Amino acid sequence: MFAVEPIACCAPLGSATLTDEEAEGTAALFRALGDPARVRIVNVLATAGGEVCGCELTDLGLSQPTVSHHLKKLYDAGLLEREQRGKWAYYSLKRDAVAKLAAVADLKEACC
Amino acid sequence: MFAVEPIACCAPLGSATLTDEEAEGTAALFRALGDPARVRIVNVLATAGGEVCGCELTDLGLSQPTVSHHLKKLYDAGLLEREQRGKWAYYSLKRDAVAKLAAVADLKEACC
DNA sequence: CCCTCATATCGATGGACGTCAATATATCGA
DNA sequence: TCGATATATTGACGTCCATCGATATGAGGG
Repeated sequence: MFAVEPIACCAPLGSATLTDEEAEGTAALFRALGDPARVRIVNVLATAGGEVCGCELTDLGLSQPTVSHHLKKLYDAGLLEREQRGKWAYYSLKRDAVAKLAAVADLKEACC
Repeated sequence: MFAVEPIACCAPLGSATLTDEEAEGTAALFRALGDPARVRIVNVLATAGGEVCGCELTDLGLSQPTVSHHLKKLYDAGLLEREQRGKWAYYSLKRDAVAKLAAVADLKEACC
């Protein structure tokens, strides 16, 4: 077994392409979908195709405060739109935001 | 530890109703990139284009145990490949895994 | 006005996680 | 064999977070 000599071990990489703010922003975007409850909520909104009343989202086995908590997280992350009509709140996916997420995950420079 | 193969059982956000395992697997994938340090590591690996010695990754302002911790997280999520040569560990991105992550976030196209 | 219902907020709690110092393991070179 | 280096692991600590019950806010209907 021959060993490949690592001649370029500690050569400096190119200049860092991400600032602290960019890294934190990207991480925050992924973190918004880093919980199974929020994945389910986004999945429901994606399959519904349009607006979904928040009152339907308690069917996921979570209490109403918990659902409200997750909806706020997703909304603050910019992934959801919210419209209050009467005493009901209607949520829908911001498709462009999800598309940006996919673009970031694709490691393309096309985002932003 | 489960979710050893979260890539293989990708559950796109736009697919039909998710099972608990699918939601957790998808969330685990996103959670792997839900930390700015790991975003930076993936960014370095992406811009490097190939293998990167782990000894270079301590330049991100983190201690060596912390870098090792994050590398393990990314590796367990299936996003990295690791090869030990001598006393150095060389990491590289699993491009197909990252591509599938992007596909999960893509609402327009089916993933599997 | 009350009552009901949808939603948000507060407070508490338990667990997960990021971080580092110290230590252990392993490899290479002298 | 000994010392230096790269990496992983352990243990501890502080913070963030998911979850819930209780409560507050707000809109309709009677």
